[in-house]
Amino acid sequence: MTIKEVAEKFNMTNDTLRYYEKVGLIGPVKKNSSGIRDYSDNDLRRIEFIKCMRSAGISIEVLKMYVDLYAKGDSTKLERQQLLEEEQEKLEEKIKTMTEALDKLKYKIELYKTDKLDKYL
Amino acid sequence: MTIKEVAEKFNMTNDTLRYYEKVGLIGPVKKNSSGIRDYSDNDLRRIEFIKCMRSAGISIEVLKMYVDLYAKGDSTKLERQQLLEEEQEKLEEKIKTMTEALDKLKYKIELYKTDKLDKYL
DNA sequence: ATAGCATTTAGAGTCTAGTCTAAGTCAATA
DNA sequence: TATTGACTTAGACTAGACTCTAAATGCTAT
Repeated sequence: MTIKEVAEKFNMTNDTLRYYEKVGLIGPVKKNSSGIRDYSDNDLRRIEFIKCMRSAGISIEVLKMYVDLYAKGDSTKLERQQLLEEEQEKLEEKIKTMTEALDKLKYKIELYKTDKLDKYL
Repeated sequence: MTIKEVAEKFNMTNDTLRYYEKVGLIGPVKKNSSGIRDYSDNDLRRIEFIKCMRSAGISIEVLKMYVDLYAKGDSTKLERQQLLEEEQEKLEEKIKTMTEALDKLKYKIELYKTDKLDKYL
């Protein structure tokens, strides 16, 4: 699969795909005889995972750590699990924070709708 | 209330408070005779709102728009409501995305815990 | 009154995560 | 054969949101 196809499939840019490869999140992706990337199924699986985690706000730095641990083999299983568990906690915390903000936002909108707005922001 | 006290209260830095003021999200904050900021209750209310919305990822640009509309008075009520409703939608969407990522993360962690991990990332 | 710490300003610097540019290569098409 | 369009690289640039620095001034305690 070409970079363009992959970019379209995952709704991201070619640049981002090359960038992820440069920082070591994916690949190195195989290139054909004229130096053009040809993404494997495995590459696609990784990209999907990375994309999903990125959309949740997990940093490239953390993802890179995970990928590097994976590359080191089975001996890092526990470490990887712990890393994921930490990210799970952070993510749950973030979702909680955002849900609280959403509630306040909804309350404020209610004030607008019912014209009960006080004099503050 | 001094900048230091406010910063501590809301767990942010003095720099961030001055920055928010510079870009027009709050204030201008009243200064005492020697030029030192003295935050009012109203300032605090605003800071709390801004902080809450920022923690949900609402951009400074959008918050600035809201603040500016507020400053223009009652005639902008509908516009403000619409702005908030748009942000509500975006926020709900973001929470949904993050919840999906969280589910995948949990699933992956389950694989680690039960030692059913396949050969991929 | 002088040391030491907090505050002020303007403006420069930092970090993250891309995004863009320039210069070059390659395959297909007019 | 010449042009077009997609791809390549290294590296510069950008946006957003702070964060830090320097130089000046002010308050407080010794």
